[in-house]
Amino acid sequence: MKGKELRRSLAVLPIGTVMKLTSLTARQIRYYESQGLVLPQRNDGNRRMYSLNDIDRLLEIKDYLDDGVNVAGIKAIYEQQAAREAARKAKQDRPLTDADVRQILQDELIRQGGLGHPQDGVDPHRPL
DNA sequence: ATTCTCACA
DNA sequence: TGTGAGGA
Repeated sequence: MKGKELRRSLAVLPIGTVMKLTSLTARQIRYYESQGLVLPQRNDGNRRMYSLNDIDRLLEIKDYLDDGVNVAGIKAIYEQQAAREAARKAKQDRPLTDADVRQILQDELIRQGGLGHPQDGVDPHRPL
């Protein structure tokens, strides 16, 4: 079941297509990249090429923004996610630790409920 | 026609 | 974030 992830990871979409698929302006898309929220590939002509995963990431970013989470907060969330993923592998593969579950629950709470304001970042240790 | 980078009346 | 310049 690996060909699917591979296809979703193939960067074949130019920014123009991404704009239509996400309803975001090229300005916004490039800005989010400058903030490390998405990392599209570049083709020979230095043109950005996006994968389906990038599209999902962009749509997710838009949702977070609508929920009041600022770019810094979203960046923090993805950094935690990467950190937890890394820790998961390094720790061998047990499904999820208690800390992982708490973290996931917290992220869900932040994503749905309207925590986080356009001025402060997201405090990963804010008590539930 | 498209996208890129850079800069700001 | 928008927008226009100047180049590829």
